[in-house]
Amino acid sequence: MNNLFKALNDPTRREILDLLREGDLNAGEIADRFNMTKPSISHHLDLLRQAGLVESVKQGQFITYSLNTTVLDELLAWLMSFQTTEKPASEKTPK
Amino acid sequence: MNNLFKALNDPTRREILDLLREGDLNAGEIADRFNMTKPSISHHLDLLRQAGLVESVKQGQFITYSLNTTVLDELLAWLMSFQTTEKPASEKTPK
DNA sequence: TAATTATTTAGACAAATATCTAAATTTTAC
DNA sequence: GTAAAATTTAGATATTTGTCTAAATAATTA
Repeated sequence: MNNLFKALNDPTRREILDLLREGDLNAGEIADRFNMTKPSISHHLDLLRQAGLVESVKQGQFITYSLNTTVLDELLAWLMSFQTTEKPASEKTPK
Repeated sequence: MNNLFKALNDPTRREILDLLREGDLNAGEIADRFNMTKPSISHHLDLLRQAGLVESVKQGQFITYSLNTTVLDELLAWLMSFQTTEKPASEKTPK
């Protein structure tokens, strides 16, 4: 879970995830969308990969990145548990 | 959204949130649960407050912290949009 | 096989972060 | 009103992080 939160805690990386929703892209195509050098984007992709949020497949000279949302299920479950474990208003300490 | 991800990107802070699910606690009670100094916990509580995840009410000498999960709705919506915007397998690029 | 292209790795550096100790603030109790 | 208790603020420091440039690796093309 730590790697996941770490990966999500950066606007560039979240934008990359949003980009990949529309379809797979290779590293160069991703870098082209950002005002940032390729090594920097490469590093962000690495962190996303470590978190399991993206997968990479080498196709010849290119490396294609694709989204993997199954990791988000764990986070989703954690978040939803907050909705359900909260005590109902009637049980809350009255003012 | 940035503050929210930042706040969640720390195991101590996530543990504090989990603690508060069982009921409100004051700063000292929270600090007692961790192997960390009070100023450090105070700082974590500050970041959680900045993200809107907790609220604090001063009661005499004590400051009571309570969970506010409404901020998580935004994150929940973002996460769920990943489940729905993913293309169905049939539309994915065939091998 | 030499040059070009796509991507990553390595190393440097500034900025952000987590933690600590010491001091300040505020409230309560004698 | 002084002392004690709860909490925060201030300031220091080590670690982590995001970014860059330069170099390395691997695949393609001429």
